[in-house]
Amino acid sequence: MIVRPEVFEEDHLPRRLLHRENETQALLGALDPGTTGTERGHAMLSGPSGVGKTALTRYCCGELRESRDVPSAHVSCLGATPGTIVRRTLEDLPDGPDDVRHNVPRATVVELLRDAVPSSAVVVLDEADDVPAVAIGELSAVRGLSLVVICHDPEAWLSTADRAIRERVNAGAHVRLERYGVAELGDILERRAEAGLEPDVVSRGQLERIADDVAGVARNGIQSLRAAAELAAERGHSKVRPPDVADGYDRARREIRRAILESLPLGHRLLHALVRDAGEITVGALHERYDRVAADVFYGTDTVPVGERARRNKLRKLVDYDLLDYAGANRHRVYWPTEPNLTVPDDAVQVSTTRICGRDGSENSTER
DNA sequence: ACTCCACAGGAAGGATTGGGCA
DNA sequence: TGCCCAATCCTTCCTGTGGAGT
Repeated sequence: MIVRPEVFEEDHLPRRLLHRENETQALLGALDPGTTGTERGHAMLSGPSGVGKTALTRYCCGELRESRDVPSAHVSCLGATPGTIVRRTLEDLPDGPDDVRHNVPRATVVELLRDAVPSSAVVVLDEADDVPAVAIGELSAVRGLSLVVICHDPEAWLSTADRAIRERVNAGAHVRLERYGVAELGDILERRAEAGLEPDVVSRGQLERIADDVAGVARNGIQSLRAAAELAAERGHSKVRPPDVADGYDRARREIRRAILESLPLGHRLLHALVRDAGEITVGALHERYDRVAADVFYGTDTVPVGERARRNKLRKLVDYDLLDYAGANRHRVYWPTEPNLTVPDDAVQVSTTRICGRDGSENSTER
């Protein structure tokens, strides 16, 4: 049923971005150096997750590369330090080195960056919320470099910026992406279905139903369409049926989370497994279980058990990634998994936590 | 009203890692 | 070989918070 799986991949970029014409023009207008070749302002790009912020920047960067020969870099700022961001920028530019050692002084990296930037270039800083604006001052000061800052709360981000950066943003553009309407996302899904599925296996009505159910979030809609098609094929259906669509949402959401969990280090996966196996767990009980299984789980790996303070940071990251959720303050805080049965084809985590703690948290009697 | 307790999270500094260099 | 440098991840220490207990 799926003839071109790559059409449903996260990084698939269509030839034309549907229903983002105004936003595309605004961003291109802010970043296009024109015939003079000098830089313009910086751009802010905001909006909810999954509405195409990254796709829009990639599309515009492609346009600028084609029409003006402007190179670009795309840097994910999630968990990155200011030094990492400068280094990744240099590595991602076409004229930059492929690999910059992490012990190269930052001032040297900035110098190399100046050499790698021709008359103008664009750097996209994705997921920049946790990176204070002052931290990217070095990037902002590189002549010819325009920044596109993607964040969820542009006002909060700008409040951490110095005057020079704010002036550059004011000279550029602030583009806010809203969720798609049902018909708009229906159009987008229709294009994907035409490109990636066998002909006429899914109806326009089904696509609009998906668009409505995912509340206009393109990423979820595209993944739900793929999941529905996979389920239809597995069930031997010649066309996508309503139950395939209905069951596709859960599969799509689970697959997105599973991919994130798989990408995390063993220490994070252990904490997730402990919370998942307990179903719901207090912080004190979680620490107690961690202490009990950590040596066993980490044996023979290059990971070592960490203290409670470091675990709190990992837990916060798991919440940020929507793998765990919590409620309550202080000693009353409890964690639970957002996906009760989410597992990865894993290592020692499953075996050890299940063997030592039990699968359902039933012997969870040693709370503090 | 007060103290205690368990926890979150910021700040500071230490240990480690790994490439460069004399 | 030993030192330097920068990044990363960690621990320790600390303050703040808010419910529980007295």
